[in-house]
Amino acid sequence: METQSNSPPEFDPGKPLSRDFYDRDTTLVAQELLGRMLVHREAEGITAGIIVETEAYLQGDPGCHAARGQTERNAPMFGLPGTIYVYLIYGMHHCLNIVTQPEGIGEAVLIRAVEPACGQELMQRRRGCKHMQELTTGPAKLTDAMNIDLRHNFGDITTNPLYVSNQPPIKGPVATTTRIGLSPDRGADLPLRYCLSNSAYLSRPV
DNA sequence: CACTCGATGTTCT
DNA sequence: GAACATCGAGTGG
Repeated sequence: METQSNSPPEFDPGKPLSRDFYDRDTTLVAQELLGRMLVHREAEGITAGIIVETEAYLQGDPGCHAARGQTERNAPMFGLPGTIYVYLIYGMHHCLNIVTQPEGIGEAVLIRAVEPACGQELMQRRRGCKHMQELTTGPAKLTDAMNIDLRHNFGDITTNPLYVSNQPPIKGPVATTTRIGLSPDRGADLPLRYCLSNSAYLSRPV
């Protein structure tokens, strides 16, 4: 017999979203990832965060790593939808992308910010005891907090240990803006950044 | 707040 | 040799 308890409900990481989710228009996937939970299960513990900011990178888009053909670095982008593409930027940070569209197309969604949902203590330890607001409010901050790096490159976001949960997304108003950090000749003016505009965990305010 | 700048190493021209 | 889908410390209002 279940007795009444005052403890909060246990954290439920759900199950990985299936491949079909990613095998669609990239701007649609970028928007529909908003409000969903990114989960990393490790022996050290689970970290998870609600995705609040994404960017789309498209075929024929000069900002897209795959735009000038396949290379060793961008090879994961040409893989199956749901392939994980992690790359090293500025020699010291990692960025997490999820490949969209059928194999061979070369489009992906960059995860730019999440709102911590589980494992906050672990995140703080990895980030150097930062305040909550500084844990995951940027593409390289969240990979640091969630221990995501080149080990995950070429991995599959539809399986453990790193996945997006199938739990129903948190809903909220979506803002569309230009992307962050691109040089002027790389499609800096394209409206391909998507944010949950009421989130306090964006990499930059909308 | 806003803004500048250095870190650091791989990739691309 | 330059650029890079960034971050954080430092400076000056």
